[in-house]
Amino acid sequence: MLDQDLVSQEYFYNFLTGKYSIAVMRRLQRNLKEAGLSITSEQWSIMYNLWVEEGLTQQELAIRTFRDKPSVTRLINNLERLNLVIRVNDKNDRRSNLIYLTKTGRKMKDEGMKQANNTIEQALGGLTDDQIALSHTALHRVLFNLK
Amino acid sequence: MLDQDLVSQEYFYNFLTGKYSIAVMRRLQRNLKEAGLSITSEQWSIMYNLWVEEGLTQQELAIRTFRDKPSVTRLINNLERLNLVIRVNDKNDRRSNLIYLTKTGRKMKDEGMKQANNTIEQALGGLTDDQIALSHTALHRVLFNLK
DNA sequence: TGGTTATGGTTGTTTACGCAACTTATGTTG
DNA sequence: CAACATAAGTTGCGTAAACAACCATAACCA
Repeated sequence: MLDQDLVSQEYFYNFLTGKYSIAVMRRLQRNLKEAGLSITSEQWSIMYNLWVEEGLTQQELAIRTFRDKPSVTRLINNLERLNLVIRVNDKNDRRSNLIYLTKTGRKMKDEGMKQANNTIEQALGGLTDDQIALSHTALHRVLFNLK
Repeated sequence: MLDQDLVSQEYFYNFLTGKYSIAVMRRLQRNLKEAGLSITSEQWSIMYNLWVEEGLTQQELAIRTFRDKPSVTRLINNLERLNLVIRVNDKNDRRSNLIYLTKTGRKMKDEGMKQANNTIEQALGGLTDDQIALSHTALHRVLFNLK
């Protein structure tokens, strides 16, 4: 590969090193903080899945957030310490923990989703619906390719 | 917002939580490891910028990798410990460190870029050039919006 | 039924991140 | 020139990541 290509393909390498994602997650973090929600963007990703459906196992949360099991264990530890979720041992399969929101965790949904939507609007501003839809398709394919 | 929207907008929330980027960076990490290069994907992003241009300041590397200054400080610490880069104090501005590759660091370029290109091919497989170009435009806009 | 395998979760280690506070060097300006 | 502001880099602290090794429970199956 020629050195020239290093420059023209910069986009790909930005993608490789998570530049876009760092930008988005940092903004989400900032928006959450400014709204008075003291959770990280990683914690948000767990909360989001629980706002959609409670009682998921840690394994299921790991799959849905694309994180590994130890990461989820520790995220749940921290969320439990913040009194936002609780682990409930599954009676039917005692290996599993079912994760439920606390009252505080449920109350956070409205503002949490609002800030997420704000972040998305800020990120996608100026793009047409078509552009967004096509990017969706492309990124979906990337996930399919790599999982 | 209705609960229904939570599901149909899943794509956006995946984007927010870095799902795509986690997948890509994890694959890059794996490819580097399998090729016998024991550097992380974050370290790769520093090395990449130095392969393009040596003698950058840490500040400049922070901007190009979209990381903050402390992150760069520590990445350079680790790369220096691995004997891949060296700090050279700038004679003209004694606040700055100019970062140069060592001989070992330079020798790593070919294999490092090869694995990066492998990862990109694996990630983008099955997408047309048009789709890739449009996603490029969209992600570029995202970065512009958020920086 | 008893041994093997698979699954859900935790812990340890190293690396990396974000933010805030700090040091040192450079610039600015009254 | 002194006082103040800005810039580059470092350090401290809390959080999160990957990977490997581990424990407990469940599933398989011979």
